[in-house]
Order: sequence, then C-alpha cells, then structure tokens
Amino acid sequence: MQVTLLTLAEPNRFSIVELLKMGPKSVGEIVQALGISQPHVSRHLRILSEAGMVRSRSKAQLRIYSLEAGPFQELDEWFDSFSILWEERLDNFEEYMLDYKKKEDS
Amino acid sequence: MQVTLLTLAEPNRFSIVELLKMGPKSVGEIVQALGISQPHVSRHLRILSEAGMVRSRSKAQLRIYSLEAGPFQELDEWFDSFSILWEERLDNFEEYMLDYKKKEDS
DNA sequence: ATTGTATATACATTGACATGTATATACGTT
DNA sequence: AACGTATATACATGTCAATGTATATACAAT
Repeated sequence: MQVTLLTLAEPNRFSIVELLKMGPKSVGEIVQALGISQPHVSRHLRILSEAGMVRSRSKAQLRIYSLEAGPFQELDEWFDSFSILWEERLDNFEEYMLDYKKKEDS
Repeated sequence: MQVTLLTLAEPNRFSIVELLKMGPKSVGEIVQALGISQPHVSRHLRILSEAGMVRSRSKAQLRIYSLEAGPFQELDEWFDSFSILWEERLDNFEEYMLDYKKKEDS
C-alpha cells in the first residue's frame, strides 16, 4: 500500500495511470500522449511494473501496458474505511473532550 | 489529489493518519503512540495540515488534531473509478488488439 | 546483413525532503 | 515572576529519486 501510494505520488506516473485507465497503450502512445521523453516513460513504467500496478505484453517490438487491478482495489478499500469521516454524526472533537474529562476524573 | 498522495506516501504520516482514524489525538499522544520525536510529529502534522487533511483545535497547551474528510473523500471517489478494472469482463488486451487491427486496415 | 523502429538501461547531476538537534513560543501553575 | 509542560520552528545534513542524455537491446523489413 505504501509502495502504491509512493508510486502514484509522482505526477508523471499519475498521468500514465490515468491514461491507462482508458485502456492499454504502447510505450510510444504514452510518450506521444504525455510529452514525456521515451526513456523517462520507460523508467516510470518500470517503477509502476515493480509496484505491481501495470503489466506489459509484447506485440512484435511493441510493449503494450495495461493496469493491474490488485493495488488499486487495495487502496480503494483502504479509502472506503475513511467513509466514517463524512458519515459520522457526532463531532469527533466533542468525543475526545468527553474521554479527556473521564481521564481527569479517575 | 496529487498533494494528498504525496503527503500520504510518507510512512510516518501514513501512521499518523491511521492513528487519527481512531479519533482525535493530541501531539503528545501521537508522539507516544508512534515513537517519533516530537519535532518530527509537529512537522508532519504541519504538512498534513497544509494538505488540508487534518485540523487542530486548542485545549489549553494541548493541540488536538483530527482528520478532515475532504481529501480522503476525493481520493475515495478517484479509486472508485478504477472498479472497472476488477469488474470488467472483456480482457483489455484483446480489446486493444481489436483497435490495433482496425487502424491497420484503414 | 543492414537499416529502421520501438523500447530499455546506464550514469551523472540536481533538487526535494526526511531526519537530528537546538531553540523558541504558548500556556498553566505556584 | 519563575518554572514546567506542550508544541512549533529553524537550520544543517544526508539521502533518495527525478531528470537529461547517451547508449544498448529487440524485432522487423528490405
């Protein structure tokens, strides 16, 4: 999870991921779409690959990259667990002060 | 969104966030729970604060930090948009090859 | 075999950021 | 006012990772 976050935090890789969300793309297509140098795209793809976020398949000299579900699903679930934040009714600060008072009393 | 990811990518801040998910905490409580030096906790909290991910309220000398929903909700929605990855039936690679063939023909 | 196209790797340089440590500020208590 | 506790800031240092650039590999076509 840590690795996935770190990998996504880099803006170019974020862009690559958003592009691949549309569907698989070859390296050249990514280079053209994003205007990043080819070596850098390859390097970012390598990092994404090592993070398990993409896979590549060969078609002649082309390498077609596509997203892998796993890490995204994992983070999706993690962020879901924060939904208490915007669904919770009782203000957390009030709750904290209640606990605080309790400790003072004891 | 970029900022939120970058902020979360740092392991100590990730830990702080997980801790605050349990409820508001003072700086001292965070220091004790995570075993990070106080200046570093304060600094990480500052970064989290600037990212809009936490807010603090004062109780005497204490600063009580709590999570702010916004950025988490935003990322939750973003990751939701990837659910096509694990719900999609048609293999994306096949799809790509179909498009590829189409371009060759034209 | 030679050439062209597509992609990957290697390496040096730079910049950003986490960490360690010292110190400042804020507030309460006596 | 003086001291203790809680928290924030400042600054120097080291590390890691992104970038620029050159080059290597893989495959296809002629």
